[in-house]
Amino acid sequence: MTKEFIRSIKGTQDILPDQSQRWQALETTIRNTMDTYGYGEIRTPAFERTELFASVGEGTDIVSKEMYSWTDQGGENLTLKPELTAPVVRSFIQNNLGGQSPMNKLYYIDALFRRERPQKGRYRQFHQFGIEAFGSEHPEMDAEVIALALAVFNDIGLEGLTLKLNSIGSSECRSNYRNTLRDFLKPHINDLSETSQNRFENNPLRILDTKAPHEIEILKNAPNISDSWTAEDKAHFEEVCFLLDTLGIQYSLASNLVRGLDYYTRTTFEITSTALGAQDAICGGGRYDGLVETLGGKPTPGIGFAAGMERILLALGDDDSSGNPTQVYIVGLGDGARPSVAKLAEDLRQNNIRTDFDPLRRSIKAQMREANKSGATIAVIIGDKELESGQAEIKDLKTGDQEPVKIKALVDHINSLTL
RNA sequence: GUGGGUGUAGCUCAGCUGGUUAGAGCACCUGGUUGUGGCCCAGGAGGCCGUGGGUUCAAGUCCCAUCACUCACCCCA
Repeated sequence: MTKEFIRSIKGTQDILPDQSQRWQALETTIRNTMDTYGYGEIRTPAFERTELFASVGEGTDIVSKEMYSWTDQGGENLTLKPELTAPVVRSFIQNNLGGQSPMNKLYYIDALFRRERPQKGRYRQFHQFGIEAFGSEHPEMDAEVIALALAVFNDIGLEGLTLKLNSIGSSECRSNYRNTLRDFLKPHINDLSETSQNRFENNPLRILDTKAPHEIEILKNAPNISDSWTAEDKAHFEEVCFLLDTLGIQYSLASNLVRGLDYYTRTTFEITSTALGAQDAICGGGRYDGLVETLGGKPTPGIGFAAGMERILLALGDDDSSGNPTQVYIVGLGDGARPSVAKLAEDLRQNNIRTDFDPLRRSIKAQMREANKSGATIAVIIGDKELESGQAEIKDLKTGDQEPVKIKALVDHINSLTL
């Protein structure tokens, strides 16, 4: 590698043609499924005002230390979007979508930016697809959102998934629970890690998320958030569960499942894959009934999820689904044949036949090798002899059979073949 | 931000306790017919052994630093 070469940014990656096939397949599946479930695509800008994200997740790592933020030449504080719910909600409010229809179902496929230390399944520029459904506070909406996520994964062929489900209740439920949890943890506070001690004040629910064994041990006897649910929270969650049962969707209850962003209410869920490393969450989401209002819109319930595309492709593993191979390879010989080769290639391509030829002016042997490698079913050979006789040679690359065909009739002839 | 691992040809890697022209497989190129692929055979191109310093008669091999990649912590999709 040349010393002075300018490399890509850490944690970003180029998607080369062999990989882009897989991305396209995933994107197509997503779009088809979204269409079936009645979701329309929304595309928001790559960057937003920094305050938009700050107002949504002050206490989170994503917002507090992972954002790519800068001040532009006009003095505006801007940020490359690190998550998509806030921008979509912003757009929902700004375009008054709620005023046009009581129900809005949106999906996106987009690139996000977080300055984390890269590792397997975690990159600084990464991609998510996701949905946001605005308008319904009812459990059937929750169930649909979860079913939709699973439908996409099923269609793409992902296996080994686990759906974890929880309800973190309404805001009054959580403030009650915060207190009972603090009361419970107080005697153990000196046994907690430094970060957990910090969270004890700002966001004690996050302590539930810990991976430290001794903290998990302490938390075993912690009060469950379900004890703090209001009657409505409980009824909502039970109905969500009942609906999932009805839809034949399996899930496990995870009372310690707290999502990363601050704005969630009631239903939260996460889908993990056994095919990944430490970063095994493929999809995370939940309800955020207060967010639209927080960001300055009319009170509107909402629920959504986001799924990591890199992680999905990682979990799918390497299947060598090579794209569509060349169908016809034209072998040209000599200066005189060049215009005929170019014209034939163009005519065939205009007929939607995947055609290629050798622009390197190599020997016939090299060109035949190339034809073979390209996966073409037939090779067309045009040289001085053929120009003179007006007949090109068509070689079937499977059988090796070769026959002359009038150059003028080539396009029609090839069209009549099954390639 | 904190740890661990790894950096040798385009790719995957070998190179024993430091020793002379740095290897293999795959890929690539050329040839084996004067205008015909796959298989086979022969040949070829391609590496300042990540970078910088040090130890030594001698360093891809040892030491230090640095950078990059990677996995994990953390965090999360």
